[in-house]
Amino acid sequence: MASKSTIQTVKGTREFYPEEMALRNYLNQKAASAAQAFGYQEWDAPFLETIDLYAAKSGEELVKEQSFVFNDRGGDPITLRPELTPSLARMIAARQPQLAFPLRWWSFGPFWRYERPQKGRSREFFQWNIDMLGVNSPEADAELIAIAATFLQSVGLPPSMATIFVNNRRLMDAQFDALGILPENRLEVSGLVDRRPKMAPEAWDAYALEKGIISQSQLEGLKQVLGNYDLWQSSAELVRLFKALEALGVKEYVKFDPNIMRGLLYYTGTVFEAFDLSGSVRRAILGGGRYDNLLADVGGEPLSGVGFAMGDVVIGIILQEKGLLPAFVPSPTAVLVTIFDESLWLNSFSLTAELRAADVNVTAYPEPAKLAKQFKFADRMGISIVTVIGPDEAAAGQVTVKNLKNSTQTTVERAQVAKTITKILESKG
RNA sequence: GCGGGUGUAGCUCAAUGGCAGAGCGCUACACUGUGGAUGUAGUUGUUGUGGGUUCGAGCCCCAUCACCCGCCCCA
Repeated sequence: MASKSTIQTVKGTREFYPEEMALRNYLNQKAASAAQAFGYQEWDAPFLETIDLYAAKSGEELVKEQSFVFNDRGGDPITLRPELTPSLARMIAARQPQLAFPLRWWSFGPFWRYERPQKGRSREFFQWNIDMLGVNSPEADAELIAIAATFLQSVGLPPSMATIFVNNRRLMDAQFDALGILPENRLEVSGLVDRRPKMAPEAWDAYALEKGIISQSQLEGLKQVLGNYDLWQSSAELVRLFKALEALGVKEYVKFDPNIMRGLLYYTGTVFEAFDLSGSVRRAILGGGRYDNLLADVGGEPLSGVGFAMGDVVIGIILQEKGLLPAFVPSPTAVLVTIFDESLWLNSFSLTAELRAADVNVTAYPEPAKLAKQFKFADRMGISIVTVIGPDEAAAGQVTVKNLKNSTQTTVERAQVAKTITKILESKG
């Protein structure tokens, strides 16, 4: 029982007990595998940055409302990074001439945002970022979408459970123009579209007209556009994108959806978001798109890119709800060496050294105890092989090896223990 | 920042304003050289915190903190 003065965790942070840590590492590893399958390099940036870095490019809300900012001991303001893209821009600009483009980079690390914690959102989270820079084509966009699909597949989410919805900013801008919506109102109209799924149809109509940026007839036209799932056929970019997705073998995962807008300002072409189709979490699993002028504010040459980000929270909830979490095995070793009693303690310890020298990872029970207790510990830790050196084995220079999986045991010469164990481990397939 | 909900044993949850409980877990034993099954016994609390009402508060009132759900924003 913890004392009454237990110090609480910081709001919106999570503690990672071994079980949660295993999930975090699992997501990290699956992200790494998907990225590496496409030839992306791993990189990272500082977790601490100056607020100035974000002031230029990130949205006002992100900087002013949602960043953790504090003064260091010298009085300078420091920000816990709320996103990675500005750091990416700076690092690329600094070495633009000597980097080998196209650049394919990925990263998995912690980020902080000061917002209200709720389902799918915490203040401290881990995010997978992956970008291709220096290429501006629908085929490049398709590659990033294919990476996202590869990841979804690898964690057990088939197209029947998760879909990547795609749209194109330029296509929508053209549609807005055709409806006579003023360019300066595009952003607000996009906001309307973003909000539509969360409101009742009539309420949304009223809300849209209330804003005064759209007429009744424009609203009708907009609804036509948003309901037209064949609209992509009139976009040369999207036609090429879908052909490329087919060639990359991930077509099943992707659907055109004119309702996908994405709030971030810097997207200029293809945009996409992946959702769990059961809808228990109404947030995107991942989201991204194409952006231009990444380096405009940090003094680099013009550079176009495409990328996406995935937080660990939403995907973690979805995998857990669907029973897709990998089985948690508490112990990293498959072997427990028991300590029979005080007199045989070091005898067992020397066995652990012999096994490790033979490349078998082993856990030793740390002190003598009843064998029942030690076996129970092995069971709880998911350890499948237990060795015993009691007085009989010690006298005969032997070791008993028990396989808890099938409850069989054999007693072998000490020199044969490693081989016996290796054989059991291999036979598990 | 705004709105709603919930806080009781390690966990999941009960308890008309009247003795704070169950299941799971944990420990021991049955089985003094063997886990996962079973049985028996044992173990667990400042009912989030601080005030108030009352003869009496887990329950009612106020405040506060934490968490959850939604809005905003977004991974």
